[in-house]
Amino acid sequence: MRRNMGVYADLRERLIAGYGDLSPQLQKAARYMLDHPDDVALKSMRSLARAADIQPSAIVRLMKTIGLESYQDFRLGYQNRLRDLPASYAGRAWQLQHRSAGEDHSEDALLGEIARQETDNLLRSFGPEARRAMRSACEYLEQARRVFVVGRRGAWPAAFQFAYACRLFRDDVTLLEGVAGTFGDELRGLGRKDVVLAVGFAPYTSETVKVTEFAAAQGAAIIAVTDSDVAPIAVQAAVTIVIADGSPSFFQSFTAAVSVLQALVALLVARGGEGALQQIASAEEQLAVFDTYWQDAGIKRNSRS
Amino acid sequence: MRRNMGVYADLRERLIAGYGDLSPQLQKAARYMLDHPDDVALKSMRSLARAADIQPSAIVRLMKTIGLESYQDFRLGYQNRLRDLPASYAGRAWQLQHRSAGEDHSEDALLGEIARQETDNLLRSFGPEARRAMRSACEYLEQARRVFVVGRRGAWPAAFQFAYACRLFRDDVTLLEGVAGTFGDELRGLGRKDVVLAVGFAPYTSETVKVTEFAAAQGAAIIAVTDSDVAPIAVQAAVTIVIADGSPSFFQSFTAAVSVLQALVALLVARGGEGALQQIASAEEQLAVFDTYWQDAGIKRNSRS
DNA sequence: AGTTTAATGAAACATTTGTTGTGAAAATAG
DNA sequence: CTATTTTCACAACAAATGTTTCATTAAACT
Repeated sequence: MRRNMGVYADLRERLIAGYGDLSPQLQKAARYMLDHPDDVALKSMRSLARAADIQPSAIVRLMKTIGLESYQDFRLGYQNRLRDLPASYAGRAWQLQHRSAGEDHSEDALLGEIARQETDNLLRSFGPEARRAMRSACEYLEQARRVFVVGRRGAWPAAFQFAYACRLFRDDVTLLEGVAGTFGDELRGLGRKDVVLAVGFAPYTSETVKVTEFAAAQGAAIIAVTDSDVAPIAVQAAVTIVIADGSPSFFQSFTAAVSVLQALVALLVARGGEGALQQIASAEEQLAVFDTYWQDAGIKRNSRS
Repeated sequence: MRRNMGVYADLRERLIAGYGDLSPQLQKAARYMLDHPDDVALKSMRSLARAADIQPSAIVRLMKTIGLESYQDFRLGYQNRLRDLPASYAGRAWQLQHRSAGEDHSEDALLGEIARQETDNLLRSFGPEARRAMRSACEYLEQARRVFVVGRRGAWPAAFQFAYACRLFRDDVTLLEGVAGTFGDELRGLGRKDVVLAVGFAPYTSETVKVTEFAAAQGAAIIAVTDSDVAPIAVQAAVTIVIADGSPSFFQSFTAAVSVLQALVALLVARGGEGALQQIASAEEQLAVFDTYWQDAGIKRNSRS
């Protein structure tokens, strides 16, 4: 049991240690195997290659370069790991509250409880009512002249995430940032055809509340992403998406909010069809121009020893 | 995941239920499979037959007598039990349960698929390896002189969320914002006793990669929150927390990253004990001074439309 | 530049895989 | 006992598997 874990860890270690010296294709292979250990154990070499988008031969070559006789040996290590795993992980998450073995119990229990709560939040937040609200929100967003997104403090990540993703395929989305005390300035000209998407959870920041009040006064449609149908930012909203934010710690969880807003973007893109996809493609090109992303100059391939 | 366990349990149930009426050879087969579920998942049919000392054909016949099309279906159920990844079965079933009757089906299917993927990502990202990494990361964070948090573009929300929560109970956490092109300036004076927490997923922003390279050169400990053990920002890291970011749309999902970083904060607070709680309490008081939060002056009771 | 070296994709290889037939053996019934 | 059905081992099959080979491409070196 311990021994098997050791074999697996050793194999993994070999992949990581040698990674830098591998050829691009072999890196791709190694990387997929590191990221999907279960696939190694359960799939065949060929279907693994298919999943990793490489040639079967690349796997064999990888095995030899990290000093193994055959792929089968390698897979055996991964299979044994799976055998010794406490149980299915899914099952484990469920029963984690009751069972425990070895190591520090209290911390692992806390993490288990968090994981449980988070999945719970997710499932709740993707319930039928929320879905209906999301679809409704989509329609407002599509027909909006401009979209303003607001979220302060804890809700900021979710708001940012939404605006960031949206701007990849439409240019009429504004995130209220409020740098240097300019908050609210971006709202100038807000009108009847505009949409304000407000994200906020208790305790609600006064800024966000004010924005919704202002938006309502201007006749703009409000989409509220919040924790209650009667949240102050929801009372005047056209659409309210209620998110579960339960957490074992005293800090509320914004995970589900991020997830739902991501999903909202996905919905918008799906509806946008071909046009949206092209926009995204050109956005990517533009980013390449700015040299935004790191080019794999081959994770420094050390001079061969 | 619930459903997934259900598939396995169902198959097992079929074997047991039909057991009495089976022919001796088929009983032998069924018995072996009941006693060695792992073998079913990992071995081939032929080697399973060899291990059980029966003919391969007996297995096929057993499948048909318990009402299955093929052995491969059967094995799939067993494999999914072992897998971290709750399989397509689970997803389908979950969708069936939660579908809102009628309405547009394709959009609902998309949302269902997203929800499934997200919970999946969460469970993976709270797996045993990740938990170990999180605990290890905690120790580095606790002993750090200063903590620098970096995350650009898509990873920004997660980085922000972490830094924001941390600042509620410690004042030595700096988020690299890089307003007005000042990115990197905040790192001045980075040294051996400091910790850099870098969040980033493929495609990795060059800024984040550069920060980790700089940090490594300065001898600071790096905590990488990323999608692979061999991500460019992970290669020099002291701790790597691997997050699942699978998504049905082509945007990767940052949900799990946000969640894990939230959990990391919870862990830190749990370890910090009473002291941390007091810090938080005083932070809240301070916020009240600035009138940050909306005071419930009696939810304006509009005539509900 | 040209030459050597390494890396890659695709085809070919011998096994092994899951599955289906067939006829001998065993069990059951008349 | 024979007749009939069920059970089973074994051979046969196409499809898929793990591995090797080889020509072609890309990189490194002089």
